[in-house]
Amino acid sequence: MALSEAPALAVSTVIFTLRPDSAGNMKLALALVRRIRKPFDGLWALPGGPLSMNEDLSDAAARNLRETTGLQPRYLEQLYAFGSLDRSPGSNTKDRVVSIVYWALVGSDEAEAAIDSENVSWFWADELNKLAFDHNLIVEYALWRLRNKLEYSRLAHGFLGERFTLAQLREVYEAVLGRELDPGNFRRMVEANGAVVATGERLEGTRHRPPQLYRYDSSIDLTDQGPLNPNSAKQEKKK
Amino acid sequence: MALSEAPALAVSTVIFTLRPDSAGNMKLALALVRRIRKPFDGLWALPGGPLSMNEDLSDAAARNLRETTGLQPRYLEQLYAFGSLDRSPGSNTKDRVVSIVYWALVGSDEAEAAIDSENVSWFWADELNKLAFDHNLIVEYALWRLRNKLEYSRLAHGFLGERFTLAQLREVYEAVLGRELDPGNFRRMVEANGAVVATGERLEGTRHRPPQLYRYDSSIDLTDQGPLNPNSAKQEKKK
DNA sequence: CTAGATAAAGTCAAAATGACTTTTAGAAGG
DNA sequence: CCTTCTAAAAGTCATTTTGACTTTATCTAG
Repeated sequence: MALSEAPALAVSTVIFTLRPDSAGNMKLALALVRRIRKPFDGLWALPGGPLSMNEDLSDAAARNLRETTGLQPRYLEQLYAFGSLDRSPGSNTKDRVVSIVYWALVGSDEAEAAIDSENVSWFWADELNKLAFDHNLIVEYALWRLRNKLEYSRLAHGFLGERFTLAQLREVYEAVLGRELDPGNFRRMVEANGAVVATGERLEGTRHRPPQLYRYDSSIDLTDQGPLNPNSAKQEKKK
Repeated sequence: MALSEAPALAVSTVIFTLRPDSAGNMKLALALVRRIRKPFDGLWALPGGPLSMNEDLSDAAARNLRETTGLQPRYLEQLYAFGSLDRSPGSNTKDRVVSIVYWALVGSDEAEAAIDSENVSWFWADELNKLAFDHNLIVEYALWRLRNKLEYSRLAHGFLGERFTLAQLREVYEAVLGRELDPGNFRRMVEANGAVVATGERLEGTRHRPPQLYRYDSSIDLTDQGPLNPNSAKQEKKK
């Protein structure tokens, strides 16, 4: 059938986390690797590589993630397949690569421990320079999806630990959306949504009234991908 | 580099249209082709084929559409890349195919004229039997996306002609969503949205008060794909 | 001129949203 | 033990949005 006369297939991953900036505020960051080869040598790029013959697409993305940061994804979703003819300008048509891109969330607590070397580093999502290939566009789209999905799913969990306060949850929303939210209205929204439940425990040791600790209701999906959900057996509409 | 030791790449397309059923009500339909080869021989499947070396992904999808129905898409969007190892059960790993699937809308006026032969036919979207490969899942996901997108974009335009009445527009929504909508509230919603403008003309020849003809405001995007929009130069938030 | 039909406009209560205010429960320090 | 600081948690209120429904307008057909 198709011999070598077919575009190559690669899988790349946009890896998001939240990290505190110098002022201590959580900001959205993503992991990039420095290219050490011909096209765009020296520029930063999304982690990725060719798809193995017997490897699922999402497994390949998780492998990207593990090999780049040493971490497991808290959330992993396919973003888009990029396959324009001019993705690698100046290159021969024979070198054409179609990239299936995933995006992932890793916990902000774990992210610090992850490798941060000469050639692998975290970058603030809103302060990126020119990246290799069409990776600026890819990141832009991943950011757009992240911000959109956050609003109608329990995606924020991907950045948090098992238990968290509403203030921490709100901080995630504020960092991703890039704007402040009213604490009272945020509480009302979260409680009405029902995806989060109080544990009865409190976070002690603050210099103010100790906040309630919450956790996500595990019976509710992390995000709604419709029929593609891993546990798509029972499909539930939100009342 | 990667020799023949790589999964093959194919592009398939879920082609939607609206057609009147025997009672004259518009219902959602999709185009399928009958397989005439070994895996799943005789079953119906989504139109598709291998990706050419110098063909854009969306061009390949549009070619699927043209070769299958003879039509141009009114709307075309990438759906998902399907690449599980078990997509073609019983087959050798060497035969692995990763399918990048698009979904398209074609006008209901044109759809009737399109070919409808022994091996190419329209099927009601809600009455499908077992399809080849994982195509049932793909169609389910495409339906889910269509229904979701309809609610916050001017997608319905893909089924309609240049000018249309609000009743026709509402009929599209009702057919896709599968439920009736209140005419008054629908009018209010559409007018508030602002994507549709009155032409000043009326549709005459009805046996009742002649309805206003509307058209889509062409300065507003057909749908919001964020940074991936074809005309992503100017990004506008809805007020 | 009347009947039939749908367009188009209007009404109204309930629910959701955004901007605020008030009260509560701890820590820290005199 | 009393005051202060701080954020949690609860409450208020006007505006906007939504869903269900009613009324009026305007055409064709007979």
